[in-house]
Amino acid sequence: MPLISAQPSSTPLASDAGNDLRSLILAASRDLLLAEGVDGLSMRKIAHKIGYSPTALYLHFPHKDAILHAHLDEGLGMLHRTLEEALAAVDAADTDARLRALAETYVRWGEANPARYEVMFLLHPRHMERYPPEKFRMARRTLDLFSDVLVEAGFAAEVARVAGSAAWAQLHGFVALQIARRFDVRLPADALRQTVVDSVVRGALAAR
Amino acid sequence: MPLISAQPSSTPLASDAGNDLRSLILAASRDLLLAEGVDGLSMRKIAHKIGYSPTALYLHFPHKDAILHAHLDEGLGMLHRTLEEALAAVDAADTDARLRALAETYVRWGEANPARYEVMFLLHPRHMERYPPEKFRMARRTLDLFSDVLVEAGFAAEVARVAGSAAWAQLHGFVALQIARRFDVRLPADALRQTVVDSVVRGALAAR
Amino acid sequence: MPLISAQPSSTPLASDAGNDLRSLILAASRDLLLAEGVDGLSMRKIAHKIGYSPTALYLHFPHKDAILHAHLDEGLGMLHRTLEEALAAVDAADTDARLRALAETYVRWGEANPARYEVMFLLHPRHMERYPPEKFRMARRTLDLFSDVLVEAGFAAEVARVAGSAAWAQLHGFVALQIARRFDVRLPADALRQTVVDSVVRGALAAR
Amino acid sequence: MPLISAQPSSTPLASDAGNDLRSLILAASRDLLLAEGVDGLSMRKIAHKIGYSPTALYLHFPHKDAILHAHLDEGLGMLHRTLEEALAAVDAADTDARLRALAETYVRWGEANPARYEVMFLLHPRHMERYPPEKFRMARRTLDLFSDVLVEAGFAAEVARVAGSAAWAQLHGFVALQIARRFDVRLPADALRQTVVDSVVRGALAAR
DNA sequence: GATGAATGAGCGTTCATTCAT
DNA sequence: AATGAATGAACGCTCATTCAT
Repeated sequence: MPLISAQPSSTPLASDAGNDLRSLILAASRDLLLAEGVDGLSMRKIAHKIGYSPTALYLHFPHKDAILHAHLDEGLGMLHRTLEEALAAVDAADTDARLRALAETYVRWGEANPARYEVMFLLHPRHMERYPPEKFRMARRTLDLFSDVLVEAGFAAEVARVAGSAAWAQLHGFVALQIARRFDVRLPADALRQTVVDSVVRGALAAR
Repeated sequence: MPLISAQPSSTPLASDAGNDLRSLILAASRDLLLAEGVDGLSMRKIAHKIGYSPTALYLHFPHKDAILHAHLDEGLGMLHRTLEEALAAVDAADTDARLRALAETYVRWGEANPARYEVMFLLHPRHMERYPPEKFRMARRTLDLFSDVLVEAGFAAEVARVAGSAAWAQLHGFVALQIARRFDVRLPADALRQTVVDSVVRGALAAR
Repeated sequence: MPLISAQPSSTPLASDAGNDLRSLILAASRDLLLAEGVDGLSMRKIAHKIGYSPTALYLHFPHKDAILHAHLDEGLGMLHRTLEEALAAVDAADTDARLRALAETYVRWGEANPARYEVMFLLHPRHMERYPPEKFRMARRTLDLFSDVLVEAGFAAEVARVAGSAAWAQLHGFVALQIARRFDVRLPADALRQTVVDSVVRGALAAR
Repeated sequence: MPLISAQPSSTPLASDAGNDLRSLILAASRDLLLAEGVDGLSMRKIAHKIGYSPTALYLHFPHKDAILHAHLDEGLGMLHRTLEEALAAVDAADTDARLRALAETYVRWGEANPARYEVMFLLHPRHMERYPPEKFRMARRTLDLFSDVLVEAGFAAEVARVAGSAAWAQLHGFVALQIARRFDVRLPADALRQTVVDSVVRGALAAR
């Protein structure tokens, strides 16, 4: 099981590299995002947190949403690479194992990167208006990994798309509630995750 | 002028029937919630919509979040009753059918009540800080319906709790993404829902 | 020669009557307008000047431009009434005298009400976007007084409109430069005004 | 790289010919001035337009107003020369023709150079605070052309100064309203201009 | 039961300008 | 000659909330 680190300041997307303030902004906004949610994020708070004036943020991002977009880009890139690495480590012929790797890795990445996950999948569309469409298309490709595995496994394309989306949705539910701390704290998180992943894998392959 | 300032939570569905101010507030805020989302809700807008001054709202709710909480209560009540009715209509011995009824009803209710669902399950924890703990506990009981059915079906209590929560989480994922319109519009919604429900039911019972 | 007071706080347009804060806002903004021009006017400055918080202004005006519009309304009303009164005091058959009264009164009013005049005739169109169109039409009627007098004097309508607008423009030039203090301070203001008025009257009637 | 950092005010018309930075700044700011008016002019916009950093502008101008002042100088120079050329083309003995040439040329120049005209004659005094007094005096000399013609025509100096300023003011009114597009669009612009010019010439000579 | 008057905090953003390099 | 980094001040405006009446 790969260990997904929550502090990728070492080699994130290279987007943080070489530029001090930019990294500071992203780190601070990530914290704020996590602590107060998207609505709680403000240019002023970020600036205050890093000890700069609010204007300084505009030297690196044209507007507030661009900061969210940067998290999105970063998150999508990370998630995509993480999922592909997970796939690469599994026998290409073992559909069950591949799907399981995908599911488990997805969920664990979400749990380990809650702020990024929130920006990626819980953001209100209003903030996405200025997001470049070509990046948007790329974003969807990550989710296609679920369908792809099913297609490789012999599913009809149409069926695979539905089943893949369904699998994603089910996993997302777990991550979203986990991030929002909506589960009873007494529930064993590992068992819960395992149950969800099992269910998703079994459900997806049942369509065969 | 009828005096129904404190609508009992037992009949929340009728809470809008009267034209007392409290009901007006709830009705107006529900509309706003639906139209503009949680972020688009403001005391001023509510007040303006019903032709009262913003101050008037504070006669019936101590603060803004309390209005959200009222919707939460109402939504929980509605959902609980809806789920129970669905269960009542199904052969008590047919676990698969019962679970399926629960799952399908839950999902459909969420899709049909997006504003309420958002308040109930997608609200940032910050808005929940002042929510009365005893209500919070009661809220969880609705979700226990999933575990309950599994217990009836012979699952060990501990297993049922985990499996029930897992089932809920997976269904939640679908509803959340549906409400946020995150699915590719070309996907057939019915097939997607069916796939998720099937998967969840199969997954839950597999633990048997 | 009528004496046009610069402090009409007694009976302006009734718009200042009965409402304390609203009047304060208008008075303060008039001062600021005069001292710093339209660009120098800000909600914060007005608020600070009258010792209120900036938010308080929004209790009486929906937005900043509405304050400018109020000055405009007030100014247009005042000017219109002032001009009509001046006309009423002159022999209806004496075209020269009527035109002269109009011209002289216009110029003197502008000199006596520089802040209002600036808002009325020197405002950038950008601030007028939200101005009610019906008021806009009414505004033009004031300037039609010049043409009207010429029509009464027997000019063809078409000629009168051009000559009337020309007369207004010439007078406006004097007022605008006077307000902006563009004239050499050593020039005798009275003689200058007299010369302009004479020229305008003579010019307008020459078209006969 | 040519070193022409300080363009002499004697040849402002050619100030844009070189491609040194100063000229670039003036050219860009002129465009912006024309497109967005004085308020729409900002150091950042100028810098962005010419592909330099905002700081670079301060190597050639001590502050923003100095850029406006440069346009003012340039405009004054242009106008002065244009008027003198117009005078030179007219019989030196024909006062009426000389005055008419002056008036018509002035008005047409203003209409043809709205951005410059705005900077020269419609700028709020605030922007003029740092304008060198000696230039200010020189500026007035252009307007003295009106008086000069009248003096040549035999007017007493004192009378000529008043009549000259009055003539200028009236012409200015037409230009100002024309630039601000304050005239009813249905009015024939040519007839209007002609009427104003006739009136001004007749008015000025009447003082004889 | 309801309001009018008012506020303090905060928002995203733009601006002219400075200063070390 | 030119820049990159940064700032303080200001902007219009919205918000939840309070308080005296």
